[in-house]
Amino acid sequence: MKIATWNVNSIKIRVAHLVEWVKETGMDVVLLQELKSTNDAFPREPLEDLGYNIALVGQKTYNGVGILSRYPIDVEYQALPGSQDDEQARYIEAIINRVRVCCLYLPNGNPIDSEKFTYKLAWMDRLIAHARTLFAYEDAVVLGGDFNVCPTDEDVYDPDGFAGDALCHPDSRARYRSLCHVGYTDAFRALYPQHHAYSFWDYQAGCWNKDHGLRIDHLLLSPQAADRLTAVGIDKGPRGKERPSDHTPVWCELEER
DNA sequence: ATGGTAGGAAGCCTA
Repeated sequence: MKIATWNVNSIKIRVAHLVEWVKETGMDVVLLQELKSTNDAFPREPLEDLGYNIALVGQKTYNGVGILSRYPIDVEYQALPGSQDDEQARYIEAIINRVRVCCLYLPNGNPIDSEKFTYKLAWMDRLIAHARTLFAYEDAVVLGGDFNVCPTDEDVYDPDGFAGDALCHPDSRARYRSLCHVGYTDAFRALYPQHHAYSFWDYQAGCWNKDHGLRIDHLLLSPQAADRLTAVGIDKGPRGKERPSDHTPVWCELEER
């Protein structure tokens, strides 16, 4: 079972890239972030024609998450539990082929002296709490998405320059570690412990050409999922295309059980 | 070199 996460930065602009990529890779499940689309405006047909089921939590202009799956999708949550009044479309969770798949778009949090950063940290606290609840079920769980956190200095091209950024801030990293310490495994790091690799390159200042990137898109696995991990990758192909997203897909493969 | 680019919406905000 091949599962990917990809922040597409507008599904309307990127649908052709997405169609091409899933054809090329035969991905079974794709977690999507930054759709920037309402559910009604989502271009379903080209993906349904390829045999994908689609579950969406869309929103106009900003955010928006969704799941594509060759298997049936049983939606469990359409918002991250723990807040009554979170208006931002950043979370969808479903059971797919007996795996609990959680698609998240964690708040960016910049600038750090604003309410955006406190919102990010509070959102991470809710995520940790929910991840603990899920952990206790002892199911295969995949927490995947745009975490907007570089876990360590190995995951950013300029650690000193980003030291005060919300993506590398000690408070963001501490919460990311707490999430892992619940018992989740970073799929990429599990198989590539020493590897510099990025999943995001800013559009500005020629970052892509200079390989000035950050690794902020992650797949975190519960023990029951991690035990089935056979392969993981960051596919830089889509980032090099014409009019790309600023993120590229991260994927993993779980052995069928 | 304190900018730069991209997307969506409306004449700025988010990333």
